[in-house]
Amino acid sequence: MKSMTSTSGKILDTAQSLIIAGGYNGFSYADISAAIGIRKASIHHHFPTKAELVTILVDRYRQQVDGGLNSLREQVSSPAEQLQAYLNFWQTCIRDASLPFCVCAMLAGEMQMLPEEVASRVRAHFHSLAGWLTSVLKTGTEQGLFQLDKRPEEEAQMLMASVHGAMLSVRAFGDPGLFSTIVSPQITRLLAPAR
Amino acid sequence: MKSMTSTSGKILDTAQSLIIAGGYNGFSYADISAAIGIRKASIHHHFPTKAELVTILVDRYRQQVDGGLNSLREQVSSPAEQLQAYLNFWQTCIRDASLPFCVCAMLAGEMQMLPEEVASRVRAHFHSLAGWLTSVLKTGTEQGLFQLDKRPEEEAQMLMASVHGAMLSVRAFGDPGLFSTIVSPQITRLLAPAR
DNA sequence: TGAAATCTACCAACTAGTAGGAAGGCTAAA
DNA sequence: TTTAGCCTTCCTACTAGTTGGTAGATTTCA
Repeated sequence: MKSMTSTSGKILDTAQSLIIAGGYNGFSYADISAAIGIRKASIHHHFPTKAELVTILVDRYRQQVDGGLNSLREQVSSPAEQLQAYLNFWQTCIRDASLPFCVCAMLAGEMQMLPEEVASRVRAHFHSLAGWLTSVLKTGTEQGLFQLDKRPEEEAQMLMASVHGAMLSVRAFGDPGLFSTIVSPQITRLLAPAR
Repeated sequence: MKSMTSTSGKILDTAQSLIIAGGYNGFSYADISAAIGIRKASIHHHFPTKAELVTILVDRYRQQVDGGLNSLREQVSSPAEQLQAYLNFWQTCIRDASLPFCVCAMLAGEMQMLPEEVASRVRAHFHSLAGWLTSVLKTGTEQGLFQLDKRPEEEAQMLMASVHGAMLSVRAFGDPGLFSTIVSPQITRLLAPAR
């Protein structure tokens, strides 16, 4: 995920891992400054205010996620495998600690204290992720791959909550293996309707 | 949940709702001071340091939760109803916004930056909640009420993640109704094994 | 009377943010 | 080809406000 070599890219990368660790109020310009060896004022040159910095950061994150999900739909034909690939992505990120938590899930917890410009983007991420999952579930059901108990929209919400809750449990217990323990049965359930 | 009239009780109540809104770094002594009309120094008289305040707050919360869960096991005979009552409790708290998020789930997100004394207690809460759910599921299975796909320990983790993820989704979408949309099917699934 | 609770008045460190200057690189005219 | 101007980046140095926390005096009340 971290590939930017430009200063603004490094600032965003650093801010992102700080947000993932402690949320919006869990980092300061001084933290970023210390992490990448640049003065605070230089960060303000690139991102005048904190709200602006996080807004752009969330925009970039959403773009990466949306891009990833869309190319997943293009490159993987089976909806079942698309879903599995999405979960494998997170499992890898959590296991190698490269992105141990969803940026927007982290920020969603602080929703009430977020600047409106950030909050609306977090909301948008939840909507588009729910949309992607819904459409994968729909297509998979049409193809006879899935058999759902509830409407695809609701099953998507259940799946999404499971993923976010699993991330939280991984943190609380300090056990990355918990992620698949929690999430895998949720797909199995969709795939094997008759037991 | 808020019943304390003593100053230290009011401090804890206020700190708790501030933590629920913005986590450990999302509140200050000044915030509490302003909320209950007392000077900052007076709060320090009751709780010398922030870490100590939150430690005691989490201890109190855990005591309330453990007490609630235990009395639920005593007063409600059927494990299925115990489980339902636990979920109803959260549904009510979320709907009337009296306790719209689990204190420990909130803090778990910031695990890495928490004072060790707080982090260990958050971890303990997750362990005891998982334990309670596990034992309810076990008893229910022995009584033929539940039919589990996985081991009770794993089903408990799945359920817990679902609850926490649902809380997050409620926040992100600003829709309290989502909680039961996400969580209810999880119990239905345990209750009605043959479909 | 004496302890607990609250107060005023501090403190050093940190917060986001600003002003203004120096250094480098790009372009365009001489 | 030089040079002037400009733009971007980064810097030092600063601000006002906030942070968690302390010292010590005053009030409240059993």
